Amino acid sequence: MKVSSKGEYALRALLLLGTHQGKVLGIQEISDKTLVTVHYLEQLLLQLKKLGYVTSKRGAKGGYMLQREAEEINIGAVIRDLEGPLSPMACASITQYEPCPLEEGCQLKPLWSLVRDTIAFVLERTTLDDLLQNRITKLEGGDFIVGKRTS
Amino acid sequence: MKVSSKGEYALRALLLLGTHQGKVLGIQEISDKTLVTVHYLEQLLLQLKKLGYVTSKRGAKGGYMLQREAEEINIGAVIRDLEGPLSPMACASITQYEPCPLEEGCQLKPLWSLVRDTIAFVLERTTLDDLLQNRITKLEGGDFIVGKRTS
DNA sequence: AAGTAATCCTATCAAAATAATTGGATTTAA
DNA sequence: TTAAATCCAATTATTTTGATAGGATTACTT
Repeated sequence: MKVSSKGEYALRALLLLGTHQGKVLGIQEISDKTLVTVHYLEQLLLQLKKLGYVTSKRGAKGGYMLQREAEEINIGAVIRDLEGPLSPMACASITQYEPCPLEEGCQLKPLWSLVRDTIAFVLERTTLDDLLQNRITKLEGGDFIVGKRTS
Repeated sequence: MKVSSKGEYALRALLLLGTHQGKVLGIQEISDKTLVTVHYLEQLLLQLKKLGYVTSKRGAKGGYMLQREAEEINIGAVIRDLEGPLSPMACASITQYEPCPLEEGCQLKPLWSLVRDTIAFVLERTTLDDLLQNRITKLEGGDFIVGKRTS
């Protein structure tokens, strides 16, 4: 159930750009602060650019900045764009469903669907701005997670 | 955020054994019903045996059966035993935490922790028996997933 | 007691996904 | 004009995962 370092690195870069909105950050500076190699960042940022998350400025004093507002950058979408479906199994994916020969009567699919839904719920309700503002609420003893709404 | 086919295959085998409790199932039969190759199943079942989930009977008419009651087999534990931590990132893992150089002040870790907690919550509250009884409740429009308890 | 059918078990190989590297082309500020 | 930076395609390396091979051991059956 891993998020690859690709996703982690991309989010680190987006967070850094988010904390310096309006400024152009060079790739070297991003590398220093995220601990990701310059070349690997290059690939990542290029991809993030094609996906519409960042813009770049070429040439001397060039670099990268966020293309959208931090509130408009959905973490679930970022991870999905970079790593594929959030679902733990393709049979339970909404965005890239693939059939499975055992599917009918499968006793696992409901579980995978539930896992997909909970992961998607958590990630899709979170924006880059939420992360920047430390607006993620840790689960604590009294929290509930899954169940029927009571009111 | 994938579950590997290793975990899927292992759960398929456990489910099949669970539907025939008390009976010894040959590896060929398990292969036929789970669509996993005999040799790969051999490896998996050997591992499941070492982990205490199944027992085997050698020789002619040999095969496998569950070692524990289906209610005592926790799906979260199975996946963890076979694939490692449920956490999407090592920095948020409870069972196999690993430090990260960016950890203090990291704005991502709270998110990874939340994801870990929700995945663990869903998987650890589910037993093999729950799957066998189709006792997994799909999320529907009116369901809630994460939040503070209101009463 | 022999034969056969099955698990056991180690070792190795293959494939896929992920991460990192290389090398140059292009653009822009100074 | 030069230097600093992004752009971009291609390649290589690493890791994880999945599959295969081959023989040793066990136990049922005749």
